[in-house]
Amino acid sequence: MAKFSYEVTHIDKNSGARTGIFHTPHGDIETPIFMPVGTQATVKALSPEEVERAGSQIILANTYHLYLRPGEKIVKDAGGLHKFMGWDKPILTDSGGFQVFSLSALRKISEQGVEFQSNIDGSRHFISPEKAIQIQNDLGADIIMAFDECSAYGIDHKKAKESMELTSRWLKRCYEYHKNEEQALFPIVQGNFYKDLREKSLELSLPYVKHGIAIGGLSVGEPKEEMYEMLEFLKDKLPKEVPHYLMGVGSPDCIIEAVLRGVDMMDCVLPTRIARNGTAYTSTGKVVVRNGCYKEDYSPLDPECDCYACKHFTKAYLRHLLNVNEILGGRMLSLHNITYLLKLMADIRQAIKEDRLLEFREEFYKKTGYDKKLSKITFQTKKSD
RNA sequence: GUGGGAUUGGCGCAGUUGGUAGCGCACCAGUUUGUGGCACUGGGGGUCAAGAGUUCAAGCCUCUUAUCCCACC
Repeated sequence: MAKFSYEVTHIDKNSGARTGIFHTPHGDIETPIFMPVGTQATVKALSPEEVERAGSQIILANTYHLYLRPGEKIVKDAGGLHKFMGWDKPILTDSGGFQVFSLSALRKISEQGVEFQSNIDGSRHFISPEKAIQIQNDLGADIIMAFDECSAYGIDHKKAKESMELTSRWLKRCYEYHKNEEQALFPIVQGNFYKDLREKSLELSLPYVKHGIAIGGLSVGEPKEEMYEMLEFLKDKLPKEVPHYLMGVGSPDCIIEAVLRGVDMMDCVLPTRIARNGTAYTSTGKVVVRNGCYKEDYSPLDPECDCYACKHFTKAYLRHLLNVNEILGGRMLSLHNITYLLKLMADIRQAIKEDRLLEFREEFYKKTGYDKKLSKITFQTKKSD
């Protein structure tokens, strides 16, 4: 009567990539899967119905943000996150560990936990591993994350080791505090860009792996090749009986490369963020819809897409909406982008089932024109003003 | 007709005691990776209403013309 279980349904004979089904209390998730991000208990600009119709099987929400507003008690009293936001498929909450990283100017880290200053009003807060789990217990997502420290790209081995070890000690505390069987706690492998540390982090995490494991600390500003290399390194070391979640990735090309390297789950703000700023992913590559060349382009954004925006609107109209800053523009591009990515994931799963993911990748690069190599992942931590 | 004010990139405007032009918006392009962002970065485009003069040098001074605005007759 396990609440969670993972079954591998197929392994691509040529690439080794796998498909699977992750059973959760709120339904099954077919992997590999992309998870749209809904930080504040909403995938920005979209209704749950739209998110579901786009093909989402699971979405993310964020502990740090919901703790600050409206507060986990409100969410709990509302009946939990699923009821609160009107989404009854699986939800994953990030622990707030990443905010420790990205809000670096406003924090103080100690063995006990992290002292933050709220980015909203400057008030001080303390989040320990126990507190992070308590908040996530109250929020009530299906999958919850260990409270970790995500270290920055470029730090030295000594610092990376200390950080990794702290994350590991925090993991133990998270694990011991967490009691709710309805929620799967995923440990997070850290270790920066040092293979020995990654291996050690994985080894220290294994005792706490029940339903899944995550890879954190990647996609933080390194060249893509470095991320791929680390995934490659970890691929056969990760426990095969649970899903592997790569945190914070990514763009369509990164997603394919990650799946080829053993990743089953991913999330990223990219599709919804760039949508709000006027960029779309399409079957022929990235399109900055705001650009002047679409002014009189009365064709759909992506003829291969069957989302509402592509069925009803032209590029000229979408460009107009974006240029005059109409809400519908960002909404439609958000809808399109997650539809595109979720369709991409479905295609990837299909390709794996037919043992042709490697060919699929080649076709993908040919059609979209993405650079296979060398592009750098951008990430900048915010400064407090 | 008289008096006053104005005329600087597409639009709206700055331009100090004269030394070869800036800003906002618009336009153009790029960026965005466990969301402090509907944000950020960069770019093109004026010879300053027209003409003449003073000066080593004029958008800034003088004169003429044109157009517009406001008063007054």
